[in-house]
Amino acid sequence: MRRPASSPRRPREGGKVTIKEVAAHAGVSAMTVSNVFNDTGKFSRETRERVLAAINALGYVPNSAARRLVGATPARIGLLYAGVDSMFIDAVLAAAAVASAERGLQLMARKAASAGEALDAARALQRSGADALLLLPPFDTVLSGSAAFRALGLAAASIATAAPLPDMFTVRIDNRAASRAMTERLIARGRRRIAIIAGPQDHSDSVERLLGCREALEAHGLDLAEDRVIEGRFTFESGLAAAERLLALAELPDAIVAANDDMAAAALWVAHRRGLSLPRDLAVTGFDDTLLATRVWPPLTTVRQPIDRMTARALDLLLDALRRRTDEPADVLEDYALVGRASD
Amino acid sequence: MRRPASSPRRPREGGKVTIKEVAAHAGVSAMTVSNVFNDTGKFSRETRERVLAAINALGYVPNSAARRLVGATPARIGLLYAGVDSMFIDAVLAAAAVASAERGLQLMARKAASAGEALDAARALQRSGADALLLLPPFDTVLSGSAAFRALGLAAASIATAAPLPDMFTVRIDNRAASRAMTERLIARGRRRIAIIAGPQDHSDSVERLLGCREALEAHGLDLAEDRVIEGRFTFESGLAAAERLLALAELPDAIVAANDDMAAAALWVAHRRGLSLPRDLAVTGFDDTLLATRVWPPLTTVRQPIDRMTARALDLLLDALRRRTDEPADVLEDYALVGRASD
DNA sequence: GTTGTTGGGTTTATCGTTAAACCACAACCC
DNA sequence: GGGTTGTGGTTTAACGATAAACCCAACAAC
Repeated sequence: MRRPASSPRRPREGGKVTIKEVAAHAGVSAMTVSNVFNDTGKFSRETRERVLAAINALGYVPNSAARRLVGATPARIGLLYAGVDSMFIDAVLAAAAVASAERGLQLMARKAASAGEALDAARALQRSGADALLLLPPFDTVLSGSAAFRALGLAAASIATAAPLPDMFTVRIDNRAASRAMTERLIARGRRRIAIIAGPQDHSDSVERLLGCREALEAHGLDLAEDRVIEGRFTFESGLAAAERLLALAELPDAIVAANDDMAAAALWVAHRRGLSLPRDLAVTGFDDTLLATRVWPPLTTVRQPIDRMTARALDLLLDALRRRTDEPADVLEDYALVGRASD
Repeated sequence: MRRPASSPRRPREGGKVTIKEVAAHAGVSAMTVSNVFNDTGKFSRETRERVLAAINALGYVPNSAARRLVGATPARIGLLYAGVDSMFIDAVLAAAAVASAERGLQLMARKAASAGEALDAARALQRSGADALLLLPPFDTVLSGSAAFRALGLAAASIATAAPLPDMFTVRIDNRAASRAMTERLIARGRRRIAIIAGPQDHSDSVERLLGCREALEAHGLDLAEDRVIEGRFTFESGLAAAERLLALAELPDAIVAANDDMAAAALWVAHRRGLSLPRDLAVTGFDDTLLATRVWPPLTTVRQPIDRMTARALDLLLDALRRRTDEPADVLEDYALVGRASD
């Protein structure tokens, strides 16, 4: 293992150029370089050119530790996620890792096993230096409005949540409309005995998705027997249990609308095991359009939620808020898409 | 959006306690607190107690930006990954995000589209401040040994690679043995016409996996017609194409050994589409034991690679190397496990 | 009795960047 | 012509932690 020759004090960080060297090269003070770089303060058009040239020539990259020390750059985002095995969580973690890297942010991912742990986890994140919080359901609604959360004094953004919140950014799709559209698609394709594997009803997004289904069914005069709605926990295993019960019903459903892809995959599983022919005997639809949707057989008709874009957007909002010290909560609605595949 | 009341200069980072406050509280100098905290320098047992008490009482957490500025703590890990859609990559990204967070490290994830981009990507990571590199195949072998890589002067670790390397840490499983064991399992279960969807042969781990298969077949006197081996690219789509060709062979294989779960899932897909009964007509096995393995039907018999543990181990090795300035490359062999499910 | 040595600290300087205060000079304003 | 207002910068003082140099008492060695 090779390591660089090190000066007594520091491990010589790969030929780092400091702002002073740039300043000397451009014949100005360090402060002016800083001003040009950040577009703050005052300088003439001509100095600007000189400084920029020096920056390029030397390949200057500001030292983020120093910037952060003086409080100029927020740098750490705490991500609070539910500790369930789901494709969606993995995808968010991966997207957040990449998006944070692009923005030079440090991601601090932390799992909270239950809603009760949310506050403790948030506190722990803050204590270890988080400047802002990125939340996933159900932690958005758990924390929103609580005095203890407010006391943390951290900016927060929630992705994939159901509705705007007064004290944090929200980046989401219209879950209800998406779910309604999906259900209508099934009805249009001739399905009549539609069953539902809902998500946990303490997740605001799950509630919306279930509402969307109900609306579509009602609009078409189809009744939804309550034994055709089962609440899962977004995990594959809970989907398995739910599907078992649904496919053991006296009157067999001809379609299952699941609230995420993992549970939809579970429904496929159970259907396969029972020897049903898919999608003839049973249509199954998912939600999220994770990688899973295209890996299972038959591939899932599902709702695409643009996870990468939503994650990136949430980070940008947080960065803006921290830098500009804005106080306006914002709600960003991203587009969803119905992706038709072979499962319905 | 609530933001904390801010002193003129800084956004008041959530009640941060500095080392000086701890020092005052304990009645010693800041330096002594630093020494106690890091177990460096000298101090009496009694001062130690006092300082530790003060640290706990005040909830002191060292400011990592300051530490880093003086060069005491390395903080940034550059993760170089191949930009293919695969469950394995997502899982590694997620695991790395969590493991980095636990260690207070900043993860800088960067995709390189091809082997040729590896060096540029590594340079870019270094320029943006990476202290060490975490590599995924094929970038380990692409970079290892090259003078340009050595010139970077960065410690590196590679996970899920095939063999020890002289200039970086390696954390891996015995790919060949695992693959051999898997093939032997199939033989023991009566399969005779075994086909292979190999991984890209510029990945050292893929090479090993293929070798393992061959060894097992040879050991049992089974010949492997060359049209029964197809090289995929670890993607689901490439698996699809490979499976199509294999299942169009005059003599139909009775088993397919795939080099990862995504390609195995693709084989299941094609088999379903052709109306084969699984696993009666065809056994399929995967590799990695990603979440996908349990989501598809039938669930995949596969090799478990402990991704979380391997990622964590690699980070620990890198941290040790940076802190202690060790020069010894190390090779860690983790245990794999054959996970039998219904697909064979 | 001068010269080490060691335990238990303290002081000082420094990392790279930026906020805030300051400065020199020019133009404008009754 | 004294005062205000701009423009285009520079200087200074942090931010928090730590490496290195220094200090001092107590004790040992010769």
